[in-house]
Amino acid sequence: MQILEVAEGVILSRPDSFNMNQIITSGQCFRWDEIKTNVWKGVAFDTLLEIELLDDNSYLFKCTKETFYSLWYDYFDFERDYEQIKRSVSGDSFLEKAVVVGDGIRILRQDPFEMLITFIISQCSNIPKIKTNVNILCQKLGAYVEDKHGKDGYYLFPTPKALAENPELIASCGVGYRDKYIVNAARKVLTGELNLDHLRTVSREEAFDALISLYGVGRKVANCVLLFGLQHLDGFPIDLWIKKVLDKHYQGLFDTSRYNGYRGVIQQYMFYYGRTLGASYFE
DNA sequence: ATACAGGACTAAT
DNA sequence: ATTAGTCCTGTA
Repeated sequence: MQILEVAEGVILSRPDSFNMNQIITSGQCFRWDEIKTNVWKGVAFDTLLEIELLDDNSYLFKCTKETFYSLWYDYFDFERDYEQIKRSVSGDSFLEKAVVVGDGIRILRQDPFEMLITFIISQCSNIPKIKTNVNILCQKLGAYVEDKHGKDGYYLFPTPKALAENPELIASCGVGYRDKYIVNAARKVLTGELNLDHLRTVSREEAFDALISLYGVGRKVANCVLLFGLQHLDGFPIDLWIKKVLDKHYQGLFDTSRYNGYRGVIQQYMFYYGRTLGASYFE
């Protein structure tokens, strides 16, 4: 991948395996928006970023090269070779199509606490509603960051402390019955009973067990946290869409051993393609 | 209106 | 091991 430094920021020159639209509609993140055609804005950790798709299909990251390399390079998982992953599905006709349709998907390396709370909120919900809930949560309980011009500020995702200490505010964010799950999880993280940074370093099985021990966290949510927040790339969340795909194309039995080490990436291609096919396709 | 949406819990088999 | 009923709430 060719990376150029220019006055306005950093340019990814006509990148393979990078498509903002695919990435932010693949259900892994909820704080990015296309604010106008081909311009996206999002917050990750404590930083705001704008990305623009230029006429020549290059992407402009509007940040310093220092910030690009210290934060966004890791966040967008640029070190990983997605071309190689896509080639590895050769011979599987469904996945061969999936990696063409979702050729620019990447697994974002997001904040584990944000993933835990966000995917607790996601249960039995839908993307627009999840985004609304998370945005309200950030506005009510997250720190406000002024940008250097005193306008266009933004809210950070709430800290464990903020969530643990304000149960009544959480209940007013429209998260419904999930409010108690959120408060409980935040308290466990705040006290150190659940150490998310530690879970990054242990086996996927051990991290999984620690996550599902939380009240209101089951297999699906735990796998999402593993995959999107803890870099356990073998997390394989099975949700509605994955179920549909597995039932229709794999007789419900999908052998993931072929993709050991990056099964979650395969899941993401599968999920994205399944959604583009639509529910009627699976009837 | 009543069912449903990117689950999980609990209490029953 | 599997299954039904329940949990909030916005949307259609």
